Amino acid sequence: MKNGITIGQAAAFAGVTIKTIRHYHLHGLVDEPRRDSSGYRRYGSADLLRLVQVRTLAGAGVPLAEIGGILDAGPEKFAAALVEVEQSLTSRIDELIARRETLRRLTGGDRVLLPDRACALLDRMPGLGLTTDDVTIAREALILVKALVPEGMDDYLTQIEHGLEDPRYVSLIKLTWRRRTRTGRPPGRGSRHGPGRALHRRSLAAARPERTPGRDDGAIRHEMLTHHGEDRKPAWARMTPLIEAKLRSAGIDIP
Amino acid sequence: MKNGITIGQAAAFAGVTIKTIRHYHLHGLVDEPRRDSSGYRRYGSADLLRLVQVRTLAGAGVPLAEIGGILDAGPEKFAAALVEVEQSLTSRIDELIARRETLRRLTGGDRVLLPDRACALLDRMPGLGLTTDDVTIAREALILVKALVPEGMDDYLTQIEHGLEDPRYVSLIKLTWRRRTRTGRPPGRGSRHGPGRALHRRSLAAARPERTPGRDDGAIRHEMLTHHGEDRKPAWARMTPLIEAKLRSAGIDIP
DNA sequence: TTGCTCCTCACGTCACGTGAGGTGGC
DNA sequence: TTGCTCCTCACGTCACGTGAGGTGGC
Repeated sequence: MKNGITIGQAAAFAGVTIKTIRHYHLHGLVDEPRRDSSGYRRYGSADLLRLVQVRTLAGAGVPLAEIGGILDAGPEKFAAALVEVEQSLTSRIDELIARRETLRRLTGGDRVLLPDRACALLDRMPGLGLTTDDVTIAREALILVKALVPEGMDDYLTQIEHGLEDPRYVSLIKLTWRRRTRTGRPPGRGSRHGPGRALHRRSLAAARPERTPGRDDGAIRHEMLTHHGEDRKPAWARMTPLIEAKLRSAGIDIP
Repeated sequence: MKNGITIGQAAAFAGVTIKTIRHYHLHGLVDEPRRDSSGYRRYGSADLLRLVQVRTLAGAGVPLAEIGGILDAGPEKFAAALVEVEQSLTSRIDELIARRETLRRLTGGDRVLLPDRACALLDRMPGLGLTTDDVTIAREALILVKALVPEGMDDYLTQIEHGLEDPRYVSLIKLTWRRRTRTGRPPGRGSRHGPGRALHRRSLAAARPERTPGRDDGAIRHEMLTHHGEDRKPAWARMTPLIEAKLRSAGIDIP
């Protein structure tokens, strides 16, 4: 005696495994169907409908614990729930598309860590007479700023972009940064490609010298650096003390 | 002594929870960083890079057990793996988009169970003089065919579409189906909307009579039904015996 | 008779999450 | 001192999957 389809056929119909159907029975999402004389479950079209409804919601990311309530709710509640589920599905899709974009940056070394604007900035530096070590330090600083003061990132970038326009500012950067690196350990080898060795291990720490250097002319230079162009964009000046404090607390030495 | 950012800051930077980072440490995906004097983990930019690399792959759906191997592989293997990951991500995205489409059909009763073409067919039936019960039986049969002989679905639909053009065929359907339903239990109430009560429970079984009716003129009618138009599209004829056998085995009575 | 499908437990897995109980930092 | 972050276990959870040991159907 048959009368209805078996669990395997129902599973194929709904595009799930047999175990999944039994799991839904176990949790009361789909009622157990009749059994035939051999004890086999036999599914009718109403069971299939319920199964596909459950699967559709589960496949859309709805937790199993909520599906029963949604399917047994009244028409308005049901429709409202569907709209909500569709929205969350859409945002999940958008998120996956964003993840795919990030995935593509993975070949570009630490381009996964910094926004395009920051990478462009670092790329310009060698052409302005800055060495690989200078660029390495700049990268460390940018990463730290993004980690510690994400709201300040845009302002910080604007400040550096602006500063790089001015040769005097570039010279100051060289002097200040090089002074600091000479007192400390040498920075990373500056390799920027290949997944495993894009940055020297824990190089954030390497930018910090063993002993704090003299504060005399370093302080003056820093004054010039941070207040350069302050009259044009006061937002930078307001942001920099916060950024500096954060950088200091994370081990980057600032005179 | 600080030198590096804390686990909470690293988590915020990578867009994950603290627990996730510790989980990655536990499984050797990201090395444990230095500890400060309080035993707190302190992360440098190299740690952040590794963390973001791991997270990017994990977020793209790569099992954690495979991520280490991918990141520590040579450049060609790494690039090849990335291409593969991106492809699977793309197909996951496409699948979610398809699921969203299915979700939209959920309001349409059993439109989730049948393709558009089958639904259109059922919609035409009442206009051709077929009753709600006739339509219900037809729907049952279509669902069964899709479940048991999915390859035969298209041919089966073509056959019915064609048959409905011919008034003599429609009359035959009426006679045959009604005869069968009268001997059996009455079919479902035919409600086609609302999530919970779209079809009468286990109505596949309801289409089967208690006792097999006489085979005399039923057989002749069936002969005409199945071989109608056979000369034009012989594929139908080759498919129907298989379909019939399957339908019979699932409890739909065919003379 | 052989292979396939089905049955019921019981335990495993994947990627974390929760919560207890405690210490360190501003 | 208060609240926040961090620490280490140990166990929980979500949605199934795996596997054992056995029976039924063509």
